[in-house]
Amino acid sequence: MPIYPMPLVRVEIALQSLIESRLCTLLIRREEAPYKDRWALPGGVVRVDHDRTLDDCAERVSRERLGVVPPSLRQLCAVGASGREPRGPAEWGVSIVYRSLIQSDTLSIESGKRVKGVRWVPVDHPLRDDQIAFDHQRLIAHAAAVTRAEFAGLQFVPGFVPKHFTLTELQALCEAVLGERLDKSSFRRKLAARELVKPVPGAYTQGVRYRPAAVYELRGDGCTR
Amino acid sequence: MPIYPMPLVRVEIALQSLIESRLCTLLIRREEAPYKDRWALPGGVVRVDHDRTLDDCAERVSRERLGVVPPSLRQLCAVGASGREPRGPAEWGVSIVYRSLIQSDTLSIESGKRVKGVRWVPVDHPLRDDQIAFDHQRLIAHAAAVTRAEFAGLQFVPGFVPKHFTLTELQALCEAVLGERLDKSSFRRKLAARELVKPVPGAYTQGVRYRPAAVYELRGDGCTR
DNA sequence: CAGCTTATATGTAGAATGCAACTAACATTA
DNA sequence: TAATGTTAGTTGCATTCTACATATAAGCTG
Repeated sequence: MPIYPMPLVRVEIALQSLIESRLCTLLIRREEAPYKDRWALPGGVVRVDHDRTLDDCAERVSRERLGVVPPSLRQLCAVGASGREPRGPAEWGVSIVYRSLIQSDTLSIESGKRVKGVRWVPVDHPLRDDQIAFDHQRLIAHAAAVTRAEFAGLQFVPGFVPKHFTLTELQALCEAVLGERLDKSSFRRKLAARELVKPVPGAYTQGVRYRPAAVYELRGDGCTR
Repeated sequence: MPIYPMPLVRVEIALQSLIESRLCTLLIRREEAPYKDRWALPGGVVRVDHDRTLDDCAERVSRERLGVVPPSLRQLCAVGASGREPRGPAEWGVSIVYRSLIQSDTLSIESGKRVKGVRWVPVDHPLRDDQIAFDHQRLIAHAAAVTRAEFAGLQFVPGFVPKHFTLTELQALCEAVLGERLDKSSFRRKLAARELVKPVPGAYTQGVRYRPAAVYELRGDGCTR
């Protein structure tokens, strides 16, 4: 049985966060061809001697390049084609794309390596196509759609949602991710019906100007994975 | 910049069809280690000199191994780990998994190559875990869930749904895929509200025992891709 | 204590859904 | 020819879900 030349296999991370209450994706300026000086998702090559699984690889890449062990890491899709990767045979490259959501204040990109230019791009105000590398524009949009679908279905990921919160804060978080206003009573009815949150006994917001709000936390694991 | 050894990259096809009105997945008996004599999804290695994209590769593999150019080919996910593939470095293998739905009568597996044992396995009555290769049990279940979610949302794929049909036939098709009964009036209300089908002018079923039914066809492209 | 603002609960109209009953059409059979 | 059986297609209604509006509660400020 012959062994065929294999594409170069990479993992790309669509790291998302709320910046000024807008859902944004982290992009990095490419230092090398192809698409030099254009903006791309951060990523890295699969290392067969370091990584045990694709998920492990995504976590390692996040750690090395972004300085975070990201919560709610979720695989989105794989893309692959000839002409994507100058280092692969027949320029064949495969990328497995992951999504991760972080609270932006936990990020310290500067600690990552090989990262010069970095920017958060609002998913509702993307860069022009000719500023984006590969088909990453499409991947960014897909990642945003997946995250928004999760939040529209009230699938909260611990690690992105704070441990303690008021219902108004949780609703504001959802609205920021979705980019649209939600109805208060409907939001709370769904939370109650699906038993997604539980009140922290006796805990209320302190030192607020007006009526204090009850403090809640996520109930159960709530995680999709 | 060093070039690292790359995993062996494959494409696997979860080919689904209705067999006796039950949603089934096609499995093939493995002839080689690992998991020799266990059942697996049909697949093939990405050929950087033959395939232009991953989607192309999935189509080629379907053609060569199954003898079909399958409709509604859809990428599901990628799996990859060390220990999956004896031919890869560090036994690293990556598989990109595709789903396809066919009308079973259009299939002629025998024309494929390298295929000895073949069977259709109902997704609701899977084989025992120790008869399945790799993590394919999980992939089969995932593929079934995706297809059922599509049909539950009335996303019909042309090429699987016949060109002409009665509403009762379409409902029976959905029920077979979903494995549960649907309400007739709700089903038709949704079809009408979303304008998914349109009647073929003047066309009715002929030579039936009882009242003839109007013949419909899918409206617009209706396709997800 | 009045007034302001936010938290939380309630009320109601409209839409979507599930269930059942109804009418329509055709072939068979008496 | 008329009754009958079976499937096609429609209609009505009760229940649930949802969006929007309103009402009440609780705290701070002046």
